[in-house]
Amino acid sequence: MSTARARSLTHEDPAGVDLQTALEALADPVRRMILQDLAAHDDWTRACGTFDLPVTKATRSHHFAVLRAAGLIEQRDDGPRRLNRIRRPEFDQAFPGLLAAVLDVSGR
Amino acid sequence: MSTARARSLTHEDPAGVDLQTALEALADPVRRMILQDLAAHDDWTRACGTFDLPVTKATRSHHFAVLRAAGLIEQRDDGPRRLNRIRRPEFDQAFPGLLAAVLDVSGR
DNA sequence: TAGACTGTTCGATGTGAACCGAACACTAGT
DNA sequence: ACTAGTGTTCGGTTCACATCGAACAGTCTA
Repeated sequence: MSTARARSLTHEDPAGVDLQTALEALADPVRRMILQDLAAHDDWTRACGTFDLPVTKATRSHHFAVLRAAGLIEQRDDGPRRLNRIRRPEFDQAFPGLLAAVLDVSGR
Repeated sequence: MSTARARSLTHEDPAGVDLQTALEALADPVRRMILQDLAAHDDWTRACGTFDLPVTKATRSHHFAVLRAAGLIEQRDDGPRRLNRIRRPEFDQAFPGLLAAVLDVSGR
């Protein structure tokens, strides 16, 4: 049985995401910070609030929603927190090489 | 000796372009159409006016300037025309895999 | 059940980018 | 010189998105 909170958590399958959506999601520095952070840690170890970001929590929440809609992250509720993981294998299958190209070159 | 026209044609070295600029340039469908077209033809065979794009020539000119500033294309004057080439090797060196990832997946 | 904590939603604002028509600039042929 | 063709620049409009504060919704603990 899923709670009301979990029900509002809709995920987009990376296979159904178009390139435009993917690139728009990646073309924001805050969202790339989130992805960098996720790529550097184990899955399900980072809650939304634990990221060091130069925006308020409202904006933060918005960015996580965009990443979810682009098939770039998956989220799971754990008590009051929302844990994250980067969907590397799924996204790589939909857009081979894209994530690696973007993540490897940053910080530049 | 360069003409006044050629003097206004400034090119950005891909090595000096930051990821943000590169991704913003790639995150536009019209600009990706241009790049697709360039990737499918030999260098210096396509003038700006020969692309099939859903925008006026003013907007078209703007997009070519953005691509130039992102180090994605090089332009050369040939009489009244301005010929183009995609800077694949240079851009690949600055952002390995990025161009391939973006171009290979389109049309989608 | 009261309070602390985490995250989302709402309404509003500011900024930047895409876009267009018109005017301008350069080139080449007549 | 005139004209046609190609491309840039300018001024202005429109629109999407990042951003914020405030209010709201769950969850957990005391």
